[in-house]
Amino acid sequence: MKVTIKEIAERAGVSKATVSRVLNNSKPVSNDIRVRVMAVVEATGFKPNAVARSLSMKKSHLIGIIIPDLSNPVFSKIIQGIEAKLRETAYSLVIAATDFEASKKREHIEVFKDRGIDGLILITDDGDNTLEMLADFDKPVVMIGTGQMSDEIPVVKIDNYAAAKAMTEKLLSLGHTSIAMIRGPLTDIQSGRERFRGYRDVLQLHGCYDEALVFSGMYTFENGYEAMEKLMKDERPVSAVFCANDLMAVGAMRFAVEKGFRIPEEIAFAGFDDVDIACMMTPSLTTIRQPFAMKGETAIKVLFELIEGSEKLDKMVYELPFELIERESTSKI
Amino acid sequence: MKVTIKEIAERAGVSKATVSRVLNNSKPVSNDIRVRVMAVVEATGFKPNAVARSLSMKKSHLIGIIIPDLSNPVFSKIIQGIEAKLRETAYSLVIAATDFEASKKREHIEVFKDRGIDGLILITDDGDNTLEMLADFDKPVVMIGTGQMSDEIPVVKIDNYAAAKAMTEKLLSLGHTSIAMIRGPLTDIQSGRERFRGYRDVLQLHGCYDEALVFSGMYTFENGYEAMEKLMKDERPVSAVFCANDLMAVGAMRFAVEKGFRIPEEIAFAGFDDVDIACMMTPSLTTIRQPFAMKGETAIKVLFELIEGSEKLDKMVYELPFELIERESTSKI
DNA sequence: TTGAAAGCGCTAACAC
DNA sequence: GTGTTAGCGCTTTCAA
Repeated sequence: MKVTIKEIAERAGVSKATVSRVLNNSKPVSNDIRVRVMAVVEATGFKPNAVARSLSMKKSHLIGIIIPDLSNPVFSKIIQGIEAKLRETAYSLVIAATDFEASKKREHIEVFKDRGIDGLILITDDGDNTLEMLADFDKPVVMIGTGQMSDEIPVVKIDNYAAAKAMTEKLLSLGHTSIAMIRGPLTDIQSGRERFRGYRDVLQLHGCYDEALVFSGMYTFENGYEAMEKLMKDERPVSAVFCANDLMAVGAMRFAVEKGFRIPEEIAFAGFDDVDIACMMTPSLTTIRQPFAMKGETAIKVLFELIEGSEKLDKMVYELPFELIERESTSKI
Repeated sequence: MKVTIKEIAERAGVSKATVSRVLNNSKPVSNDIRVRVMAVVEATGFKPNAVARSLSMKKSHLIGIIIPDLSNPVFSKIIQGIEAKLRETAYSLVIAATDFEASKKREHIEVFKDRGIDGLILITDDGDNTLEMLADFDKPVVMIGTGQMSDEIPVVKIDNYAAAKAMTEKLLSLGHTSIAMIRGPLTDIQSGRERFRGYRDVLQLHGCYDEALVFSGMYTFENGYEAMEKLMKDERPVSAVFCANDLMAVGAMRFAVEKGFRIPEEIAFAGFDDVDIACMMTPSLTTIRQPFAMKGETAIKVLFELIEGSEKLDKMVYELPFELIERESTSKI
């Protein structure tokens, strides 16, 4: 049987309260008693039961995270950042995946509520009444990656619009004028939409936006491949393709290679995210690097300010820097 | 304030005990009381506090998982399987990463112990006194991916030896005779060693094993690249390279391509794992497919038998099937 | 079938 | 400084 605080108290000849005070430094305790208690604690290897503690303190020391898909590197890098940061604290990380289904998201939020988690991080790309699900959730919440959905909930993100603009401008500066885009699904009204807007606005400014050059996919390799197939069927002259994420870029490149095109000489490609695969490809992929780990760390930092800090947050949108990484899939025309 | 069982009891005009019985179906309750209680429960949206429940039942409904690295797709696919399976149950998943450091593993095990998790899944590739760390951990544990370290702890794995043999035989059957291997680090005495042994034994049997053709790396893209560099420096005639995982294979291929070799015509490559990148590469990678999700699911299944089942396990080693996937990086010589 | 009461292991008023 | 006591919200004997 696990040893309890009661036993420690008896063995040390003090009360449970005193043991608790020694362990938590919550109130002054005379030195000799402190020593005596610590001796027993060490001798027995006593560790307070976290569950009992939670019940008493109304604090679970659990942080929940809800994520669409665990196997997507974009998300797992974020979790990695979160986990690393959390390890410095007394909190543990509870993970739940939604497979992009709103019903599962709702369910997980309920479970987390019952578990009394102390804070929640939501990685989500959508607006499907998440806010409503969170309505009677009275613990701090931080969102990652989406636009701001409420001025109650802080958001950690990058400036997708600016990043897409930067990439489009880069392609223009390399001499491309007919630049296609494989964007995210039209239902992605968050980052996907921003990336598209950045692309479109820059091209419009330069008078070379062509709606017929815009395709879309669900951010998968296969979708990128298929979108590229459609794109090439049109036989319009396209010298560069900007994809809304790396996976689609890799899929699109694959199709182009199969059709015998040389990259970047005949057609250039750019992605978005800079997941590992981007630099492993041949040719390696020009892309926008997102600071995934930093996203996770920042989310935790903000969440803790909310949990422990008494002060109000100084801002609600935490915009992290991105970086344009030029690799082999693009070159001067 | 959250509504408690006491309130429900008062509003329904019954005792707390009865409410508990209704909620848990733990004892018969007369029908009209059951209806009355349920009505109040629904009206208030009452959900029992999981922490209090844990304390009382000595069951946290938490499953812990310790993993080396969250961003490695090999691991995150396993977690995905675990999470999916766990979602069907009343348990939640607590995750901790070790970054391959034994000290962090020890720490996490301690934390999990205090939290009273009901079961632990360990994904680990090493033998660093994990057993000792688990010594006074009295909850069920299941290991994934390693050889069997103790006959107390069940293991879920694939037959790495057989898989490596199969791949080596495949390469032989394609006409290759000088087959190099980029194996895992010598310190990996688990799956890494098995994969090497499979390779070596088959080649020895065919009289074409050459120790000088064996290189090693830490399973990263960079290590694969560097190993390939060394390999080619020797200028021995090698027609195929079998890598202990996909990432190293991709790295090695990258080097070969940079040196102007054509794959698979001039040199063939095979990997191990079948992570997503394997089929996204050009040329796509011949490899051994591991049933990652099934590994996770099986681990959970076994863990639950241990947690809930009264019976003893019928076996301690759960060996899952692998599959050799032939793609473009190999061809008949 | 139902209720009263004890207890899970800890923390935190409140007294001394 | 230290001990006593009353919870935290639930489950589960034990009686009735």
